[in-house]
Amino acid sequence: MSPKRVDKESRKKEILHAAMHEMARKGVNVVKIGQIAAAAGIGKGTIYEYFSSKEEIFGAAMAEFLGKIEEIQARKLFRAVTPQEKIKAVIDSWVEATETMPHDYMKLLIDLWAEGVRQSNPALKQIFDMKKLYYEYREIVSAIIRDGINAGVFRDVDVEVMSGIFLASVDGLMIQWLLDNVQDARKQAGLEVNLL
Amino acid sequence: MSPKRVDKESRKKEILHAAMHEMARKGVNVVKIGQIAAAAGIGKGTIYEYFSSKEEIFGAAMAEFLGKIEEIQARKLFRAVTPQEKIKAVIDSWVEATETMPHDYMKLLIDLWAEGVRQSNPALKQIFDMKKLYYEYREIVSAIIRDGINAGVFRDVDVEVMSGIFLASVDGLMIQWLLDNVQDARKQAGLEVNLL
Amino acid sequence: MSPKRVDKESRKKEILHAAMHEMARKGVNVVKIGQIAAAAGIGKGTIYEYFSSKEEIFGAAMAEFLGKIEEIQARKLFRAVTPQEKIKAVIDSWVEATETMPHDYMKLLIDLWAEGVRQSNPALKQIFDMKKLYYEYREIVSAIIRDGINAGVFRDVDVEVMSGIFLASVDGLMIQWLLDNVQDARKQAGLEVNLL
Amino acid sequence: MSPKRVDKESRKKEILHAAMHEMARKGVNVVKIGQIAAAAGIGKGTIYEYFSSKEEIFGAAMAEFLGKIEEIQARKLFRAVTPQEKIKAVIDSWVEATETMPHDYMKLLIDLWAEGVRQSNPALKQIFDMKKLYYEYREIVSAIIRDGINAGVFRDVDVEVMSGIFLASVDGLMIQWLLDNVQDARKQAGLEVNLL
DNA sequence: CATGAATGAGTCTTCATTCAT
DNA sequence: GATGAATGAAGACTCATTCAT
Repeated sequence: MSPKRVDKESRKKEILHAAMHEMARKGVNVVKIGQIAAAAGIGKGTIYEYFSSKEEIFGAAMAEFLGKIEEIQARKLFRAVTPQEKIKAVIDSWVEATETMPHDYMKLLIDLWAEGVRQSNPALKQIFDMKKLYYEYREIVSAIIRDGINAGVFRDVDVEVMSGIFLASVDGLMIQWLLDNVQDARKQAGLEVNLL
Repeated sequence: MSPKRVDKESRKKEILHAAMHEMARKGVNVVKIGQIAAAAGIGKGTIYEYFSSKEEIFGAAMAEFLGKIEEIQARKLFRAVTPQEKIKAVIDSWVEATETMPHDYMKLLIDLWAEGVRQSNPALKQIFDMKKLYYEYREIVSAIIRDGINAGVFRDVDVEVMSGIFLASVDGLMIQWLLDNVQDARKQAGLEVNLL
Repeated sequence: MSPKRVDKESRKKEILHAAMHEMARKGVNVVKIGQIAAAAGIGKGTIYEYFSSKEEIFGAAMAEFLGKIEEIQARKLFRAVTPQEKIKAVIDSWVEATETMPHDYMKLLIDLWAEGVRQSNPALKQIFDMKKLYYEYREIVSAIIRDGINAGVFRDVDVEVMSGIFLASVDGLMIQWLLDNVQDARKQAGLEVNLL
Repeated sequence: MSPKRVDKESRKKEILHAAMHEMARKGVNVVKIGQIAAAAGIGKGTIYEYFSSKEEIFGAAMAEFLGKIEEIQARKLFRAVTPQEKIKAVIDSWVEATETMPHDYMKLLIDLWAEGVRQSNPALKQIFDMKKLYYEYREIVSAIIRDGINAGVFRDVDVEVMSGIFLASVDGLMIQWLLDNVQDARKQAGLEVNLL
């Protein structure tokens, strides 16, 4: 009656995490299905019981990664009240991401950018549009900054441009952190708030 | 005096530029040797008269790209005198890079970061070390900021951290620009200086 | 008396018929075990409780198919007395086969011929030898024709050759009928008798 | 200046013939690309310099086979004048095909029928439609028979049905010949004409 | 020098078969 | 008995690299 062993859904997650780990380490375009299978401790063919193609795994991995980031983001922002707290929340989300997520996962950011810039994977375009994602992200930050300026707690700068720069510095620090993770993320985060 | 038509060296440069163009457009691990040859208007086999492997082309392309950036950088910095002018020069170098270099070339930044983060190419490690490169870059900027603070023209911030953030914002803006090149680079550059 | 629900033997037949249906539709070397299982309404693994391999299923399916044809043949011939009736019986057997057997089943003829011509399946060679089968079949028809000629009801032709041609026309009409089943089998069957 | 060795077109033909040979021997659905390459005396990858997929090879092989048959047919029919000669020409075409074509090639008939009956290969449907092919073929024979009847040299039979039977016997004899090539094709051919 | 035809190692993917439940 | 999750051998196809011309 119960010829199964593991729950299909949890096994799929296991594979996905193994995939994310390997993709992050080697790069999305470099990782081999066999490596993902090995990392997941299963046979090569088993992968295809859960995903129909390498491309699908990539899409799922990226979606999962983005989801995790957004989840942290949402949680942090939920608790924030003042503009300063909200800006701090945005930064802290990334600090938490680097600190709580398996370290390698953050390297997926690089592939996310690569995908966004080249859009080589038509299937991924369906799932998420980096350009749009960044646009929305800037909108969120712009709103916070605008509130801050109106409340007189932030300097009176060009909101649109400033939100871009603010997010840019976050991304850029991620690059530096990925290249050399000795950077003191918390310290920089603290200073970043002062930009405003 | 002129042995054939083009000399070895200039032909090599032609191939290199074709390679940079194709690598930038498709991505380093996606581009095929045949595509580079086609873009260079030569036969596939001819590539191997000038480069010994795909890996070597990548290394050469990255070196050439970095060289171009550094060349612009050096030229701009050479003319700058005051700390403000120097900081402006750093930013302007990137603005000029995006404006004068064949647009696609800038996408190589993504592969440069990917290579730095994953160091999958052992040969590239010999040629340049992204971690070290960023370290040196931060040193340069740190020195400028330090001068500016001592001269009383910049705010008194943690120099090490600030230089990181400054460079981060430059990189991050490049990402946004690559994703959606409607960003007004000059305008943002102007604001960025005010961070200090 | 009834151990479970269906006894082993009838379940095996069910699987066999599902296999014949799928093999006929898709072709013996194209059909997948999973498709047979699905068509039989059972699990993939269950197939192996009744057959030891795909090859064995093929053999059993072919044997079953041939058996059905021969059964019709035998029944028809049993009732026939005169040479004309007997020749008619041979033809009518095929007409009945096309009309009473699940239509797709007749497509197995193609695979039967393919198997006979190529003998790619060593196991099938044991079960039946197409070459020998046709030889025996021609013998039967030859005997009928010979009787007919002796009885003065058939034209005086080369018996061996004529039986080959007679059976050939039956097979050939099956091909046409399989390609485009609008052929009026009964009508042609009537004419065919006149060949003799 | 001339970096090639063999003429592209003739090499393609070589591969095609090797493919036809192997496909005929093992069956279209069974033959492996590696076997075709081995039979052609070239590397596996080379196949793909001339054909873009296995499917394409199949299509080309079938087209080539059909072309050869039709060529013989056309040549024979061209010389025939009277209805008797024409009918003889149709039969002789097949006799010549079995005698002059590499023996195995004729086995492709089986796959042609299989393809026609199942139409599993959508690409092949574009190239040739067996149903239509047979329809046209019957039309040709019907016209000959009709002429023969009008000329009083053939028996007055149902033309449509008779042409079907006539072609059927040709196909059927091919099957017998493929199963056991000791059949005396010429002898049977002679008798077949007498059917009319 | 330049070439592109030839190649096979390496990849993704399929699927018959096994076996733990 | 029945099942379907797991598997790896096998196959189509790609592509960096070689080399005869």
